[in-house]
Amino acid sequence: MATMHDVARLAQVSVSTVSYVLTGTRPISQATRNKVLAAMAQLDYQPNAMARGLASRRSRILGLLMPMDERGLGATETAFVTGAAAAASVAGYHLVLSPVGGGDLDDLRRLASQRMLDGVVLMEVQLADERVTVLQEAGVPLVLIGRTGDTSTLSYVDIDFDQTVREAVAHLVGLGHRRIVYVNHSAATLASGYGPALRTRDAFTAAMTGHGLEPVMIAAEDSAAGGRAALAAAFAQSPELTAVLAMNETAIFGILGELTGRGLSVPDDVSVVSMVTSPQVAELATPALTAMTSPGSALGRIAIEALTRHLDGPADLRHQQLLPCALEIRGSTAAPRRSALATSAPSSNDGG
Amino acid sequence: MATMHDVARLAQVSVSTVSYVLTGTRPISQATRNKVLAAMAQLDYQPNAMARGLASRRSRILGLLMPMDERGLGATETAFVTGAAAAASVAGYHLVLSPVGGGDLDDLRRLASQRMLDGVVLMEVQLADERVTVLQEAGVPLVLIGRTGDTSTLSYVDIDFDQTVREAVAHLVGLGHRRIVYVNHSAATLASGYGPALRTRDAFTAAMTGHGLEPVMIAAEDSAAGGRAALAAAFAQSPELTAVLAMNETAIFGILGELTGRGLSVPDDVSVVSMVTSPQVAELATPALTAMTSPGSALGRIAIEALTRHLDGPADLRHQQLLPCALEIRGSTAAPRRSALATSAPSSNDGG
DNA sequence: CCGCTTCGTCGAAACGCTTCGACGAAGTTC
DNA sequence: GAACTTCGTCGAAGCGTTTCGACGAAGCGG
Repeated sequence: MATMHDVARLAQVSVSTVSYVLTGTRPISQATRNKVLAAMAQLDYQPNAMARGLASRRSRILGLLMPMDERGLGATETAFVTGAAAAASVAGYHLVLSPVGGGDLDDLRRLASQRMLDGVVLMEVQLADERVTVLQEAGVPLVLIGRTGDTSTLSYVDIDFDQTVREAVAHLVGLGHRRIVYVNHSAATLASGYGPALRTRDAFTAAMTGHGLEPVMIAAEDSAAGGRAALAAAFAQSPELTAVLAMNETAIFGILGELTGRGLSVPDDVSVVSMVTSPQVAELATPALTAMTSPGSALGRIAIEALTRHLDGPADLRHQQLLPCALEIRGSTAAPRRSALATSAPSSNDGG
Repeated sequence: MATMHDVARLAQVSVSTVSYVLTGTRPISQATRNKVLAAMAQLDYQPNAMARGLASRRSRILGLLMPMDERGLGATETAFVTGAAAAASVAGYHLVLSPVGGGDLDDLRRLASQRMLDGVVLMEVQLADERVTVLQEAGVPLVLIGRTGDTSTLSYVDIDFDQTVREAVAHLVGLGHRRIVYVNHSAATLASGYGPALRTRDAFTAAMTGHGLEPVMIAAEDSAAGGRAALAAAFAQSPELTAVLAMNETAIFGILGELTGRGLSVPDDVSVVSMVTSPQVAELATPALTAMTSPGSALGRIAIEALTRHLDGPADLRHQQLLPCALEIRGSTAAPRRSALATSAPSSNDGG
């Protein structure tokens, strides 16, 4: 491995000159620059990341902290990661993914204190997230994906659940649906303070009420069986339902199976809209699901851009931004049968 | 941030003594050790990763290089990652996931030459994988998940496709199936030299021939539509098929949809076995899929253990190991209808 | 009790880079 | 043309560790 010393000797300049060529922190004449560049190319020189990090007190490594539960990463998360990695690369940073679970708060503290990460992006943020505290104490700049309860002091990027739910409900109402059930994540997830579950719940209530309709929400376990149970509960609570809006990507397959099991067809008897879902998953179902597609890659890119701006710019910079999911209409939504229309209470299209 | 200097001063010992306490490379008396430990605790000292890495020429970071395509990470890959992360933590290493795509060979070269990674685990290895060459040239120790064409010189951990396919076929044959179609990945994937696709193809041929049966393979695009097309092709080639064995986790949902569309029921008319599939995905389908469950977490753990042994031990250590998937019987397999049995050529149970 | 090893500790030299202060040469400003 | 500033380069001092050689103090075989 060639070092900067070797390059300097070959180019007949001092070590610091080589460094300036590399970092651009001081002006270097074109002639000298060319000599140095040639020497670097000839020696196949690569700067040593550790030495650079030690001397500059910046590792140029960004961490993406993602809790990895058994569920796996959906295409949404993957898009997020690739978007973030691309943005980091553009900004001249490495992006490393750290699969820190919820339990290893000490692990996180250690990681943060070792000055290995210039900044981090935190995924799957809870409303009250201890990781935020740990990171802040360690003085590591961070950007959240999702929001804590108190959003005032931190940088974040998140899905605009309010608008996303509003659009989904508007789509169904526009088709003529009146009895719409919202299948959320499990009661335990809600109780744990999982932001998306709580925010969509409130947004759904607001949207339905806005249309003069009654909001019915069912909490479902994250499994096919949970979806089946949820559908049964939904019919028990709202026997004349004609549409299901589902946040729970896992449960939705159980819902579809149970619907078929009951002899109900999608979308003729019941329309189904899947929230925050990737096209790949939506296409797995038969019929393909009408879904609110999450802006995964954009979220990742924006988060990294905010973080790097934070690192290179003033320390007190904040970036707070919400992105809605896009409605993609596929085969799982249609106008309800006439019978359903007849029994529903009439209500103006643009609501109260 | 406290440094080793601060600790040394507080404990009234030299800096090197503190270092020896930390690394254990030289004997230190119990009394001194306690003084140092107390000082470290009092100052909340954490060693600086960069400085340590520079001085010791080892970063204690291991890389997990995972090409992130749009498909996303299944539960299998996630289990793999968590298994690997846990093992790395036990061995005192950090594990970072690097989402290097196929194209960024230069990126990889740079990463490898910067001496930031002590070693890497390479996922999704192709039969002829340029990344291996790049890494070897950079002198980075590596362990493969999967195998290149020439397996002789490298360390690897992989699924035992031969045994996995054999067990899957044996399960179906044991139920009485004779016309079994194997749905593999796409022709393009096969042509690109994707090991699992090629190895399972050969294993399927061998297993079927071993039972005196005719092996029929269909290549399917990785999509629901691909699955539907594959099933049509399967019926065209083998009209009396009673069982489908599918390697293609994405296509299988299309297969199931198409089966239902044709008025065929699973498992009564056609049995379905999914290969290298996680329980989570298998449960999504209705009925839940009988599947060969991949040993994800064990693969990850073993790969990291092999790598760390490689780093701490002699340089010429090799580790080559195959793990089979486990058969988990769920609702998608059953004995074929009598009619199918009647038309099939009789054949002894333990094959030719 | 003499020469040996082993134990426990220290000081200093790396490790490969960034960055600061300095300095001659060349403009600029009146 | 004196007094500045700016440009381009250099040498040296870090950055916070590890590691090497050295050395006094024990421990020990003969």
